[in-house]
Formats: sequence, structure tokens, C-alpha cells
Amino acid sequence: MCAFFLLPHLYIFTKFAQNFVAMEYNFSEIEKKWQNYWKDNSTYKVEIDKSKPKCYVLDMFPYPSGAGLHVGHPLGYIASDIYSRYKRLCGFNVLHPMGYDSYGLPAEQSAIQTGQHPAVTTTKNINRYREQLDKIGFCYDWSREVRTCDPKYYKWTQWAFIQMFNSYYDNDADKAKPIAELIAKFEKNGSSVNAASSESLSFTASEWNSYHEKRKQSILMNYRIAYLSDTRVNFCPKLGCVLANDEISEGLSIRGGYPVEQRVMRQWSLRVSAYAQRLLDGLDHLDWSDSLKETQRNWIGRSEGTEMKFKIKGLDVDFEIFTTRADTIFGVTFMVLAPESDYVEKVTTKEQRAAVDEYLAAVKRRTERERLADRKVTGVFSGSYAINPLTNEEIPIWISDYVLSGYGTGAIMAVPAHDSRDYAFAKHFNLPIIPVIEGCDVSEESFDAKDGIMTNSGFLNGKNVKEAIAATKVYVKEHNLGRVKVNYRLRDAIFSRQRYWGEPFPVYYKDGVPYVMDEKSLPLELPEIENFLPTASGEPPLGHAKNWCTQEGYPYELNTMPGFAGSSAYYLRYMDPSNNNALVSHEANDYWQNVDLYLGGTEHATGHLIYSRFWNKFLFDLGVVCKDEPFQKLINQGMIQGRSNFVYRIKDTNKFVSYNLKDQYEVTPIHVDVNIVSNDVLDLEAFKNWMPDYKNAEFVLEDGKYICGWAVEKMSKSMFNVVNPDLVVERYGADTLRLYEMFLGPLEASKPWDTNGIDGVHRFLKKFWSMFYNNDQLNVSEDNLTAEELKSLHKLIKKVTFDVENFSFNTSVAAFMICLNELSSLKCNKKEALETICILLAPFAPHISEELFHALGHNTSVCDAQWPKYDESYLKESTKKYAISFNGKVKSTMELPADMSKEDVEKTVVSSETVSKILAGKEIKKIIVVPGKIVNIVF
RNA sequence: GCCGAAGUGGUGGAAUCGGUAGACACGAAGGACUUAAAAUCCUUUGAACAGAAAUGUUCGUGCGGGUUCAAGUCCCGCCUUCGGUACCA
Repeated sequence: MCAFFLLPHLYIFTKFAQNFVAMEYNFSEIEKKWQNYWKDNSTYKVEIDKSKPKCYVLDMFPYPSGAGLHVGHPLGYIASDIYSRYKRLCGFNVLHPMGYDSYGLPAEQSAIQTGQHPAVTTTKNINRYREQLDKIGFCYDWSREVRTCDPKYYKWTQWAFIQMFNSYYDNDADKAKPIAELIAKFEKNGSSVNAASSESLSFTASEWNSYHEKRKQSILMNYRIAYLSDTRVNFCPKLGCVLANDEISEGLSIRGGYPVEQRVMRQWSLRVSAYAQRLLDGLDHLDWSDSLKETQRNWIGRSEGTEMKFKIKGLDVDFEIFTTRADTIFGVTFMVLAPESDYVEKVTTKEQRAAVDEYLAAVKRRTERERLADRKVTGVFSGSYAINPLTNEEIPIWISDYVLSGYGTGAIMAVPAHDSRDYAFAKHFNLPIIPVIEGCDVSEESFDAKDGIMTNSGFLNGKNVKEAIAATKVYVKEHNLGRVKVNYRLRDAIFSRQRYWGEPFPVYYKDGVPYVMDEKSLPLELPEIENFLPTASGEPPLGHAKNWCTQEGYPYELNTMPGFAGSSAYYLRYMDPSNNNALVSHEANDYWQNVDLYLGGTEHATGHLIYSRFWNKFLFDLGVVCKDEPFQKLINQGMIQGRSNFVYRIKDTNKFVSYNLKDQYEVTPIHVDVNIVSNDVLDLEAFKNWMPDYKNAEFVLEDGKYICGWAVEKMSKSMFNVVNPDLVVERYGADTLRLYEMFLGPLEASKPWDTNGIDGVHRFLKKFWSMFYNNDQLNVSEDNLTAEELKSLHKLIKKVTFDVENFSFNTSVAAFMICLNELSSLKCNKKEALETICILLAPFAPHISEELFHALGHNTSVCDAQWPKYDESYLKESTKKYAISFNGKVKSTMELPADMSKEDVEKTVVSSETVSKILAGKEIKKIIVVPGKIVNIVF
């Protein structure tokens, strides 16, 4: 009996406790619940729906590295997720896919080191990425996932290559056309075609028709958009492979420290340069930042200039130079050839041979980047002289690595008086400097400016620079000394890699001549091999593959494609990911068109973003896609930098001194794992367990705490400053992570990750939750909103709408906080307001919004609600607070009617007591009234 | 070197069109509640000087100049940091 009486008490107590716990903001339960709900209901699956306008929001897909995601990765994903959810709430049919750029060097390096197959590593990494991404609650339609290493995907990468191989660029039509059309032209008219080519060839129709197959193929190679040619690479003989500039430091490979040299190799290239002008023009219509457009413009580097022929004294060769400053031709005092120039052989005299060879050997050891970055002046005299075509003067020909073979003609006319690099060279080798612009002083430095009046310049004297350039062009043309030419800095893309983990080329060799495979037999799958190193004979890893040849026994290409191959058209594949008959169907492409918003880092500005545009334009020429630009709007999210923490070890001890006391000792700063530091306070026990060395560490504390120092550095394992998003999600929830990443600062700025502020946004979410629940009960009022509440709410709607449209997510989070602060001080728990905020907050914090939206009685997802509209009439202010300033300094404020005229404001202010007090009888010289804002009185 | 971006309190940042610099948040200090802790709530918080206080004065947006009634914002010249620089992705 006794027990029976006691039970109800106990029951009530536990029931109460349970409810109390359940009704607290239990993010982990809520997030799991709604992630499952979205999955079960395919909430984020999207299909073509012609009744709705489309919106395509794309993230740059990640390379799944072994380190997993750190908190920097999701920054852009969260921003694009917010935008996607916002557009959906506004009634758009939103395509928001995700996939993996899964071919690449790290997986291959890891295979070499650990023996684990890159496919295994990659799959493992992808699964890890997916697990991490899923926890953050993104609205990706995963049914559209693509992986660049999947044969079903790279079939279309190979297909595109075949199209490029089978196309040439018609300069008259300004588009790519089938190579068959070019052949027809050759058969009819010979080489007189206006087509993009590696070198200009000359043959008649009958000559063409008489050529053998092999010769014809070699000529066609000169025109194909995907073509084979000799290119210069950084080769490391010891590693047996080509290295990126990044993999080399001071002439040695970073891996192993072996010597690297410049070597010529026969490689596939893509004729991106044919598209240079279109890539430039296309920028005008894109909604990209000016700085990014500027970067691309500089990269493409269009310059209009003159190509001029110089004769060489005593030799029957003349060579061409390119210059944008034809006007300075009378100031030429020497010529410079790039060390790689074909002319070097021809102009080097016997006497200079040894010196030139020595110089060339030294240059071979330096990468292009080192050559450009280095200010040291080096060079060697070739022994020959060129003849200035205008003055007939003899000028020495030098060889120097500040001239690059890849740009222009690989030879320059040096005008030391008016070019700083030529000037440095002339000073160093004591060559003459002749100024050709009136009144300039070249005793200390060159005069590079393009203005002034010409002097020392024969028929150009008295003209200004602009006129002189034009006059020289005319002269050069008339005297057959050269031609006017547009030059681009943009080079063709080298498309071969001597690696395993990449797309195989759909190419086989017959009698040494490359042929592409039949499209129907695609994909050509990457063969299994066991050794990922180059073969003993120096061939790429695919040389190890067994039976790597066609059925007829013709060997396949041993190179594979580079990283950018798979990432150049992936955005098209998302539109129609499982289509086995086309890269993308016309129907899907017609509907989705191109990407409305593309989000990614600036590091892709000149790589991926040029290649993708090129690739898309090529497909546009083929009629495969309907838009000639892939990414209409582009936003670069900033880098998340690491915030490292330091402990200070007293010299020769195992004793660590707190930050503010460290100056009293001789200390060494040591990186400490940021995950055992909270608000810069070190967890002493965790530190002792962190590494065996610190097990017996002693501490000198301040106020009982160990305070760590800090610094902003790159986020990396070696700095112990990597923060994993999973840990943040576990501790605070995905909604807090999302909100905090946005609150951290402007999307486009790079900023350090600092967990210190995360409590603020977490408190905000708890506060929002507590506005719905009072103890264990949902406590929401049905009352109408007051004018003040309406104003606060509509201010929020207006601000968030504006901010999301402008990708200013940090300020929209602040706006939410302001609104909640206002409503809670008004003790507002009215449904009308809370429901609206739920919808506004849903793109930012989808889980809590979904939970509370349902708590308010809805049984459909908040994702399908309608974005609220603000009503300007609630926002009207009857009065305005004017700042009253004197000579620009604000001294007081005044509350005046909002609709008061400028004149009345002036009158009221001038006649006011405060103003006359401050003026103290001084005379007013001028009054400026800015309506609604400020009055400035000048005295 | 070249190209691009950025520098604002102890910290992250706000100021959207040249118009009250420091919104919002963190941290810190003090207080309330609690046996205590956590959580929550309240107050203060750019610096210097003066004042018992209300408050006032001056300085202040990397540095040096300039334009303007008015500059974090525009112009010129520097410094520092970050990204790219063509095979890392």
C-alpha cells in the first residue's frame, strides 16, 4: 500500500523531468529526426518541372582528400545551401547537386607509399566526406551525384576529347567545326584556310592529295583542337616523372630532393588559345566580381602589337619578335632570345658556344616560375648581331631567361630606356641605353610610361607615343617588315599526365599515328595495375598494364588526362546524370540551361574557371549545350584560416608558463592542439595525455589558468589547428555550425576559424526555442501583433531578404539576433511572428526551423513554405533623429518629423537653443542638410 | 617579379549611395538566482584626460599626403598579410 501511494509522486516527478529534458533544445535528437524525414520523403529530390522557374545552384565539387573535411570546406556549401533553400521558398525549382572530383595526385601518391589502390583510398575518402556532409543537413539531391573516376561519368570526358580531336577552329566562322570540313578544304584549296594552328603551313591542293596518310595526319595534328605537340616540362629523372612547379623548390623535387630539369616531351594539348577572344568577350556578360574578371583578363592577356622581322648579320635567317611598343624601335640597343628559342642554335657563334651551353645548362635547372620571380639578371651573348630594319644598325643578340619561349615569339627587341627589365639587363651588361621620348630621365631607372613626344627616332620625331605606334605599324606593313598582330598570353593547355589515377585517353597508335576510338566503344576503362611508378624504361604507369591495346593489337595511349578534364563539364552532367546516350539530353539542358550561382574559392580563377568556360564554349559550338557560358553568377568564398594555439616551454625544462607570464622566462613557443584549448585556456589534463613527452609537464599558471598564445596560420595538421566539423556538430549541433560559419564574417573574406564565438549563436538558437516553450509546454499565443512587434518583424523580413539576395549572411544572422532581442524584451510569443521567423530562419538553420514549424501545427516541410513578404507601411517612422554637426563634428542630435522639408529642418535647427549655445554668437558660413540624416553647420 | 584581395576595440566583425565609427556577437569585470555548479537573466566595456556624478574634452578605422562642409568609404605614394602564377586540387 505504502508503495502504491508513493508511486504517483515518483511518476509525476520523472514524467516532469522527462518532459523538461525533452522540451529543452535537444539538437542532436532534432537533427537526426529531420535528416531522416528528409531522406525518407525525398524532400530534396528534384525533377524537371516546367510549371516553375528553374534555379541552378552549384558548389565547386571537392577533391576527397584523406584528411576529411575541416571546418573551412563547408563555408561555401552552407552559403549555397542557404541560397538554394531561399530560392525554393521563393517558388523556384532548384537544382542543387553535389559530387566528387575524384581523380588526382594525392590518391596516387598514397598508393605509391602504402600500396593501397587509389580506387580503394578514393572510395573510403568519399564515404567519409559523405558522412560528414550528411551531418550538416544540406539540401543536395544526392540521386544526381557524380564521381569523375566513375566509368559512366568519364565516358563523357573521353567523348568530349574525341570531339576535340575531330574538330578544328575556323577563325572566320569563329567556332569549332568538324575536321572533315577542313580536310575537304585542303583537298580543294590546299592550306589557304583561316584556322587556328600550331604553326602556319603552306601546301597546295594537289600536294595535299598526293601526301601519304601519315603526312596528312601529321598536318591535321597542327589544326586539331586536341592535338599532340612537343612541350616543355619539369622532369625529374630520378623520380621518372614530370613535376608541377609546386612540387619543386630551388631546382630540386620536394619529394626526395632530386634534381629537376627542363625536358621536351610529346604531349596532348587543348587549343584553348583559339578561344582566347571569346573567353575575353564572354566576361562582359557574366555576373562575376570585377576582380575575378580582371584576373581572367590579365591571364588571357590580350595585347595588340607588331610582329617584326629582324635580319641576322652574315646569316640567311631572319627572326620575328613581337612588341607592343613599335614606337620605340629607334631605342633598340640589343635583342634577347629565350633560352629555349629555336634561333639560339642558329645564332650562337663558335667563340660563344661554350658560354652559351653553360648558360643553357644553368637555365635548364630552373622552373618557369623561379625564372619570373627572380630579379637576378643573367644572360649570355650569342656572338651574332641583328640588323635594325629601320636604322640598319647592328645590334647584339643576347640570350636570357627573362624572355619566355611560350609568350609571343620567344624573342624581343630590347629598349632599355623604356622597359624596366631591359633596363636592368642593359645596366648589368653595360649595354647602351638610348631614350627616345623627350625630356625623360633614364639615368636611374627606365621610363615605362606610354606618353610623351618621340625624339632620336627618325621619321617618328615630334609624334606622341600613340601616333608613333600607329605610324610604325604603317611603315612596317608598307616595307614588308612584319605585320600587325594581336597576341595573347593565354597558352594552350597541356593535357597529358604521366600518371595512373586519371582518365585514359580513348586513343590508340597505328604505325605511330594516333587515332581516336569509336565513340560506341566508350568508356575505355582504366586498367588494373599493381605498380603505380613509371616503368623501368621510363614510360608512364600504364606501361605496366597487361593487354593495354585494341583487339587488333594497336597500343593504347599510356598517358592519362589531367585533373581539370573531369571537372570541366561536370555541371552539365548533374542535369542528366544517368543518361547513357548523351552527356546531357537536349531536354534537360533546355530546362536547366546553365548554372545560376556558382560558389567556390578564388584559387580556381585561372585554372578550372578558364578550362570550364573553354570546354563549354566548345560544346556550344557543337550544339550540345544551349548556353555559351557555364556559370552566370559566381561568388568566391574566402579561405578559412586556422587559429593556432601555443604553449610556452621554459628552456631546458618540461615546465610551461602561461601566456602573460612568459616574458619573465626564456621560452620556446610550441603548437598545441586547438581541440584541447577552450577560449585560449588550456585543458591541463588533456595536455598531459596529448603526447607522451608532456605526461609529467608542470605549469606556471595565472589566476589558476593556463592561457595559450595564438596566431592565425594556414589550417593544417602540422600546426595542430585543424577543427573538424563533426566535433562541432556533436557539441553544438549542425544548425549552430551553419549559423556560426555564416556569422563569422563576410562570405568572400578570408578569416580565421575561432571557436570562441560559437556560444553566441548557440545561445541565440536556445533563445528562439525558449520563445516557443515555457517549461514543458508549447506556449504560443494567437493574439495579433502590435505595431511595435510588426515593425520589428517586417524589419527582419526586409533585412534578411535583402541580405540573402546579396550573400551578406553574417549581417542577416545579426538581424535575427536583433529581432529576437526586441521581441523577447516585448515578451512576444505570438504565433504570427514565430511562424514567420521559422520560415526566414529555415534556410540558415533548417533542423530547428522544421521542428518548430511542425510544433506550430504544420504537417508539411518548412522547405515548401512561402517566403514572407515585408510590408513597408509597418516600417515607416514618423520622426527622424538628425545628427547636428559643427564643422563636421557631431555635437548633438535632434528629433524631427520625417516628412519635414529641407528648408524647415534648416530653420528649426538654426533657431534651436542647443545650436545657438554652441555657436555662441559666431557667424554661420554654410549649412548642409542631408534629409533624414545629418545637418552640418559650418562657421 | 607580375596579377588579384584585404588591413576598423582584447577578439570575429558592422557601417549597403561620402553623412552620428564600433551594430551583432565573443571575451572580460560586476551583480541576481542556486547549498553549489551549469544554465539563464541584468549592468558596464575603443583609448586618454577632467569630474563626486550627470557629463565633458581630445584622440581614434595599417602608415604618409591630398580632395571635401563632411573620408573607414574617393585620389596619390608606401608598408604588411593572404591567394594565384599554367602538372596540387
